[in-house]
This record gives sequence, C-alpha cells and structure tokens, in this order.
Amino acid sequence: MYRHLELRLAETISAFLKARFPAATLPAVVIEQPPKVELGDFAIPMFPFAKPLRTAPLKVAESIRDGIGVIEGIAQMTVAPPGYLNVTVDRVWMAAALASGQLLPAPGAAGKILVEHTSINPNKAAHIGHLRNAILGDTFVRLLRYAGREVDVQNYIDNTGVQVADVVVGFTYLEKKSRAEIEALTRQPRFDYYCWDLYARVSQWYERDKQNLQARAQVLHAIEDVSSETAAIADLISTAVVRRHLETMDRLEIEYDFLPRESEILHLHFWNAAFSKLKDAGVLTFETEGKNKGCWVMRRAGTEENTDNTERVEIEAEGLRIDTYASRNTEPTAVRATHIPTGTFVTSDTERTQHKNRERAMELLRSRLAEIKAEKISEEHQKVIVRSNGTVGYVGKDIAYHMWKFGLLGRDFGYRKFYRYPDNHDCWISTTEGEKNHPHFGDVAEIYNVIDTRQSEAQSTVIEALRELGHNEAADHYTHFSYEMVALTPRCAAELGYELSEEDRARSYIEVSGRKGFGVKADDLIDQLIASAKKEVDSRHPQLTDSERLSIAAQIAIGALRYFMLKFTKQSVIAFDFKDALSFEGETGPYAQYTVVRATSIFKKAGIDPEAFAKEAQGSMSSKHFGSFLNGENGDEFWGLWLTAAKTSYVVDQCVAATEPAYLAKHAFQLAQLFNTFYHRHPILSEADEGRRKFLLITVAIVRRELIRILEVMGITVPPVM
RNA sequence: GGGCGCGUAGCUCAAUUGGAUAGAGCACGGGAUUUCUAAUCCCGGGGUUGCAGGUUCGAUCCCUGCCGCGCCUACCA
Repeated sequence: MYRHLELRLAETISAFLKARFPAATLPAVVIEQPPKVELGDFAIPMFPFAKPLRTAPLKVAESIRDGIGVIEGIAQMTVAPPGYLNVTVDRVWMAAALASGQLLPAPGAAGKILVEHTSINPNKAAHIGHLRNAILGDTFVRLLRYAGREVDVQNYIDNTGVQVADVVVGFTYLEKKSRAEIEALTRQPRFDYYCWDLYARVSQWYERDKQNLQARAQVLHAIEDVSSETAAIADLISTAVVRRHLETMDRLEIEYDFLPRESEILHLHFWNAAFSKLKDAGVLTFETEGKNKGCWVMRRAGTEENTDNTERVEIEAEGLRIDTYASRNTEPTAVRATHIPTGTFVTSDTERTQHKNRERAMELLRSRLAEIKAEKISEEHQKVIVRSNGTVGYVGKDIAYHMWKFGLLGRDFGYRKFYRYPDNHDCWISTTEGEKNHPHFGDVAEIYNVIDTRQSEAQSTVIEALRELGHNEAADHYTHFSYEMVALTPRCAAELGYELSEEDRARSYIEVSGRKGFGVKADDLIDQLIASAKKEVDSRHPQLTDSERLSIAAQIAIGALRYFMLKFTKQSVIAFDFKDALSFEGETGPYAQYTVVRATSIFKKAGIDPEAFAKEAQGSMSSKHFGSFLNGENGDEFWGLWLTAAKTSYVVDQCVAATEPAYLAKHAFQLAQLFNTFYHRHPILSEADEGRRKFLLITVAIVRRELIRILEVMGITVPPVM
C-alpha cells in the first residue's frame, strides 16, 4: 500500500517538473523516509534539482508544493530546510486501504525461481553453521513466495566425496562393522551424531599416521564400482544421514522439493554433455606445459586475460650477484648477472666493455624476471577443471549442474519420492532411473544459491563459464546469496569442553570444524532451546497439559532460533554464544510472538474473533470518526503504528532486491515494539468511550494480522498463549 | 603476494544503500496506575564511526593511502 503510493507520488512529481521545466534535463525523483513522524511520511530531497534548474532547493520545493494540485492519498506537502519537500499521507485513506486487507497484485515477474540451500555433506550431523544457511534460504523462499513468485527449493547432496568415504573408512577400518551392522545403526534415532564422532575420529586417525590415508584412497576407488559392497555401504550411510538432516530441518518448518545428488550427476554423465559444449565454445583450454600440464583449465573468474607485464621489476642489491669472466678474447668483459632468490641468471658478452655488458645484463635480467612473473600470474589465473588423469573436479560438475538448472544441458535426472512431510508434501530425490510421473524440476528462469562467502570464487567461476558459453541471460539471473559463517566465541568453545590454545583464546571467534568435530550440533541447540522455553511455560501455565506446554515451548524455541539467525545482516560473522541464542527477551523471536499473544488475549477476553473483526473493520467506522483519532491528540502515535504495519510489502521488496532477510527481522521488531508501547499506554477493554474503544480495537486487529503475516514469512508461528 | 569482506557505545549488532540530532538489544543504575498475564513498558549514563587525506550542498556509507582482523587463493569435494 505504502509502496504503491510512493511510486505514484514519484511519477506525479516527475511529470510535474518535466511539464514545468521542459528545457532542463532532470535527475530521477528520489523518495526517502523522514527521521520523525511529525515531519511527514515521505521526504524528497531537492538538492539534486538545484543545479540543473539554477534554483535554490527550497524554492524548487515551494514551486512543487504550490503548483502540483491534488494527489489521491496525499494530504499535504511542506517545505523543510535545508531542502526537503516533506509529504504527508492522507491517514484515513491509507488506513482504510490497509484495513481492507487486500494485497496489491504482484509485479508479475514471470518464470520459476530455483533456490538452493542447506547442502550439508551427508557424513555428519548438521551444526549451527548449517542452520544459518537453511534458515536464510528458507526465509528467502518465503519472501519470494510472499512477493508472488513461484519457487522450487533444492538441497544439493554431495554424496560422492572424500567426506563420505571417510565415514565409510571409520565404519569398516576402525569399527570393523559389517554392512548389516551398519544398516542396523542407521535405524538409530540420531545416526548422524554417531557419524559426527566417527568422522572426527577418522580425521585424528589420519593425522596420527599418514599411512592411514591409504584406506581413504582404497575406499574411494571401491566406491566407483556402483555394484560393490563399499558403494552400497556409502549409499546406506549418506542416505540415512540425509534423512536425518531433513528431519532436523523439518523441526524448523523447513521443507525441500528436490534433492539432486552428485552421484547422479556422475552416473548420468552430465559432465560429458557439458564438457563437449565447453570445449566447442573454447571456454576450456588444454595445457601442454607448466604446472598444469595435461589439464583442461579455465581462466579464473575476476582475473584479466591480458597479463602482459611491462612494469619494471626492481632488483634489490643483496639479491644480486655479478660475475665477470673472459670469453673469446682475454679481457674479462663478459658479465653474468644472477638473481639469487630465484636462481635466474643471464649473461652478456656482446658489448666491448665490462660496464656496457653489465648494463645490458641487468636489462636482460629484468625482462627475464618480468617474463617469469607474467608466466606465474597466468598460471595462478588458471582454474583446473579436468585433472591430468582425466577426472573432473568439483567446479566442473557444478558447471554441468548449473547448465541443467537453466535447462541448457539437454539431460535430466531420474526422480523418485524420498521424504513425505506432515502436510503430505513430497520431497523428491535424484536417481538414475526414476518414477514415470514426477514434477518437472530445473529449466528455471532465475536461481539463488545460498552458500557461504568462502565459496564466492567457485561460484563466480561457474557464472563465468555460463557467460563464456554465451548464456549471458542465465549468468545475469544467477545469484550467489552469500553470507558469513557462524563461529563460536572462545567462551562458548570453553563451555563445550574444548581445549583452546592461547592464540584462540585471544580471538573474538573461532571457526567451527566438522572434521575436528568442533561445533554445536543443530538438534542439540534446538533441544536446549525447547527445554529452556519449556521451563518457562511450565511455571506460567501449570493448568495446561504437558503436551500442550511442550508444543508451545517448541514454537517459542523455533521462534527464538529463526529470529536469532535472521537478525544479523548477511555480511556479519555470527559469534555464537548460548547466552545470546537462548535469550527470550529484547530483540528476539519470542518478543514478537509475545506481542501477538497479547493482542490475541485482548480479543479473547472481549469474546471477539480477531480475524472476523479485522475483516469487518473497514466498514464498521466512518472515515470522519477514523480521522478524528489518526489526526487527533495521539494521532502521531497511532499513525506510526498503522504506517509501520502498512510498510510490510515495501520491506519485503527490499529484502528480495538486496537478498537480505535481516530487514524483515528489523521490521518485525519495530512493529512489535511500537505495539507494546501502544498497549501499555492505552487500556482498551476498560475504555469508556465506545467509539475510541472501537478504534483502538481495530488498530490492534490490523497490527496483529500484519505481525502474524511478517512472522510467517520468517517461518515463525505464534503459540496460543505464552 | 593477489582477491573478497570487516573495523560504529563496555559487549552483540543497526543505520531505509550519500541525507535531517548515528540508533536498538544485552549489561549496569533507577522507576511503572495489581491489569487486555511483567517473556512488557518508562527514565538514565554511555560515541573523535580504526587513522590520515580527498570527492560535494551533505560522508558511518564513495575514492586514495596506511593500521588491525577474518576468509579465499589444491590436479579435495
């Protein structure tokens, strides 16, 4: 609603200025928000117009104010120093529009969107870092859907790598378990925890004796034969762990549509199809010498093709040795200059004097060093896609996979059903030969990959490959949704019983590591949050049954966790600490949930259904009456609440455009905060004035409805009581 | 060495992407009509936005150079 009016205002002013000053070329009208409600609802800086119009900013503002006439939904315009045109919305008009509850039609961007997130290696339990990924990804999916887009959710499963092989090594070499025994273990409730410990043990075992790495090589080799016992064990383990990951994420209301697996990318020869296209387009080149001899390489993303290095190389005196010797004639005029650090040397004997030979040798040495440097750079700029033994690396497979995503590969997966959610939604998984009837995945218009910032370079390389293949449009619609990692504070690590080095203790955070088994497991954290919430609920609502209290505690725990992961902007490293994560007060999910519960309890006490009341709200009060409150004594306060509620779709647009869900978290908190102040200041049910009571109730109904909607986009539901 | 990112209150983070007096939460100190349940609200102290320049009507934000920190920089996935 707010956004709609903003756009209309910008258009009207732009048209007015164009008509008024036909000769001038004017910049676009920018609309901002004033820092205070009293100043108005929109602020338009006049500074950019001052120069082209040769008029003082304040004068421009005045001419717009006096000349523009009536705009629907706008009540007044004021001029404010040092050069703003402040615009006040017709509060009654906007409130009526909001109360009507109709959502504006979505901008109508066509085409399906594919969001990929989670993608945990299926060899261990999910940890807090994975939670950030999944919660960011899932919330972004909800944001896109709120904005009216069609979205498929994928979770990529890398089930062929060394990590899975390592766990196989653990089971077969360290634990000497048979296939049947392992199969029995996979049916344990938290099989992924078992793998977590085992994986860490295997890493230690490798470290103790490098010879042990041979076990990994053997397992990797054995897995290649799909019919082998080892391959069956690897599949058993990875599939069981994937199922556990889905269960963990299901606890947080996170669902997937499709799980593409790396094993099918290999077995269905996606790479072969991609390889021939990449060769034909000249994206890959075959190296015949140098350190990458025998490999197919690609230019690394973000590097320049042209590396002619003409800049002068400086040679320091201590790195240089000059020898003179005699050649041809008896005079020692020939010079050999050696660059000691690199061992590079040149000789010169063509000049007549030693002095001249020395000068020439220096020049030769400089250019030789420059050449070496240039060669080195170009090698550094190479990314190996196909190894000299003919196998393809991770980036190559990723290129093929992304060609599939955009429907550019000419091949498809087989599909079968893998996991059914409580709401009967099916999650599909890739197979070589699948079921006949399956949904159509891939072939999408836009993709978002939620992957942490450490993978930025690999992601750019894939985008670059698409671009060089000539698929510019696909490359333009490929977004790496990049975010920073979750680390542990030294205090948190100490609490968990890890021994820290002096160095680590001094850091502000320490990176988690699955390989070392160092981190906080997702299910452990969820369990702790639930236990902590349950304690509160137990003491507050002893009259409820235990299962009721448990379900409320679970909702609160999820609210706390999801909000915690969303309130930080993507670029900020989350230094995880139990104290902050387990907090239910202040800027937290439970604060927002509690706000809704408060609103609900008003209606409960009054015996009114809040939903029905919100629907009727529009017609049940005259606009004159409405206006008397919105423009009256506490008008600014009431209006601030209404206006914030109206901004939701505007904030959602911002979140999508900037791939930044944190804006929505801030918005939820702001609205909740405004409501709580309002709640405290204005008793409603005891209000004697019938009309005023009704207005306050309508306000509560609208804010409640909006807040529920916002929380839903964040994947947070609200318990009946708290 | 190169690439990306960060540096804001005691701590953890914001700042509508260049706008009006840099804001929240936590922590700390003080207070709130016994109610629509206090998982709440109000008040208070706290800041040379790492340092030095530059760009302009205006810089936490853009540019340059330093200082400090993190990540990436494998024929591993």
